[in-house]
Amino acid sequence: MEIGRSYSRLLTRLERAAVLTGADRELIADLPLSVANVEAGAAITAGHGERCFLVVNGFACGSQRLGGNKRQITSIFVPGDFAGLNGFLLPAATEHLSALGPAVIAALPCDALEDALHRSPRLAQAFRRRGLVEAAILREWITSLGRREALARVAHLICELVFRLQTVGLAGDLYVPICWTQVDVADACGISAVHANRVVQELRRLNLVEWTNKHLKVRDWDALAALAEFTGDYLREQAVQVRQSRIETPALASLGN
Amino acid sequence: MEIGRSYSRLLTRLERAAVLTGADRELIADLPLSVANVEAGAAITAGHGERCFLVVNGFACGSQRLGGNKRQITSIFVPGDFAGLNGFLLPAATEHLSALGPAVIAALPCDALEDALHRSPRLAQAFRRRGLVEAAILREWITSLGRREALARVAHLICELVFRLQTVGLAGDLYVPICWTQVDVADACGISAVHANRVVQELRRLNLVEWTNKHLKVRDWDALAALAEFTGDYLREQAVQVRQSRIETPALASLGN
DNA sequence: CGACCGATTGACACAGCTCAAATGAAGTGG
DNA sequence: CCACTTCATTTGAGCTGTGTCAATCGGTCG
Repeated sequence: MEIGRSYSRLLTRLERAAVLTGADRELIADLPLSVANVEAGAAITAGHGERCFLVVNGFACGSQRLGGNKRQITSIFVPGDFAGLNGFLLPAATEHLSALGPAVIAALPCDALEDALHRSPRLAQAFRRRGLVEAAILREWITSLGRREALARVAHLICELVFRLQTVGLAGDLYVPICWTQVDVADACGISAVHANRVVQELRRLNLVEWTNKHLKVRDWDALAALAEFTGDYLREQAVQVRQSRIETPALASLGN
Repeated sequence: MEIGRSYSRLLTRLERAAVLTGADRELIADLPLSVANVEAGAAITAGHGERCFLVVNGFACGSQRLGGNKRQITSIFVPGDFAGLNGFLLPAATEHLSALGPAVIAALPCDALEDALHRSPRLAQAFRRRGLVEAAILREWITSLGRREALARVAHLICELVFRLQTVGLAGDLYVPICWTQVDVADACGISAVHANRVVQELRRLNLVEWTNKHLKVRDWDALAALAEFTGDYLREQAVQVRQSRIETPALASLGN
């Protein structure tokens, strides 16, 4: 049923981005997933390039390392997200994948997913939208790292996370079971671990969040969003203007800038 | 001939990512571009959403603004790059486009490009690769902003810029005519204008670059790259492993993570 | 010549970093 | 059930990279 839930999360999201048929849903349900538990912080590398990964439970992240053992998390994947989808097309463009806290990850051959997308233009379109949103997320992170101070950065991360979870039917009550280390937070926000601690404490002191080892609870969403200058606009996958003539055209997919 | 050169830059790059036929080249050459000069710093908005833009000469950038008039440049486009390609698919995912220094920009209807890509799977594949590289660039910027100090950040920006220019046949001699403001540099690197100035001076003092109002010249590439911890890996569009079965599948396009 | 814009400098303030040590929580083995 | 280890969080103190403010300088253009 773990897997069942993950399908439904994925579907929830896809249906938001495009109108799916029963056949489309079957295509998704028939994907040959092999599920595995991954330890906190462990790398996800099984069949890298050949396979891609669906986050079933918990979180995964892509990261990059610099000299002096510096680490930067470049993307975060929540349940229902796919990771490692481009490795087979462009191996050089791959990032290191690992679990953020303990996670349940399903691997599947890229071919299989590719096939499904090839069969359903609607699925393909939904995935293309997804890709654009991911690019938008990256840009938002750039803005955050470049122009927000630490407190706002962490606040923004929380807002984004909760918002994204909500689009797959989680965190409806602003509560998230989440086992991140403060080092994880630091590496995601480009700050030091010590400072991450101080920022978290400040967020608590301001009564904006409740955040422990095991869970995160947003106590005052509006104030948090205001502090972070967060709006969820960039995360919306809905087509605002749908044009018939464009539904069937897979080509423009990843032009995204 | 301005336009002719821009076609050839675009082709240079595309040929590197995929094997094109004469027909493919014609498809590109037949794109209905309307070229225009854009003043330094001016916004590029003509027919936003309906049209996308090919940089012919100079530079363009995507940026985002935060309260307190803070500005962050989230992407840079060099000659031969397309910008604004996703607006019509997902309007919310659009960024502000503007010229960095005076530029020559060609606009064309998204439909036209879409059509060309629809007709040639090879072109479509090349553009998909392009999209993956753009995502890789965004991730690299995140790492830069999060974990490099100002000097290395600026150095990295220069390296990336020169490297990208070289893939379209420019800056072969490490010389670039470039009319950026130091404020532009600051906004790209997430630092203050004053500090940008000091960093540039330091780069000069170290004899790594020569950088004025009008041009940029890298004097010691190796040292600059070492300082920036730069490698061009993430910018390579070449298929390392080409598999026949995958050439024709447009779907996976923008799954990019 | 004046006006304007970008580059440059200097002085000072502060956010965030580093180092180092203490505290706390969870798990292991005896 | 108690040492003992281990790992994450927390705290303190001092340091430094970068930001802010406010002038000044220099070139360009009308």
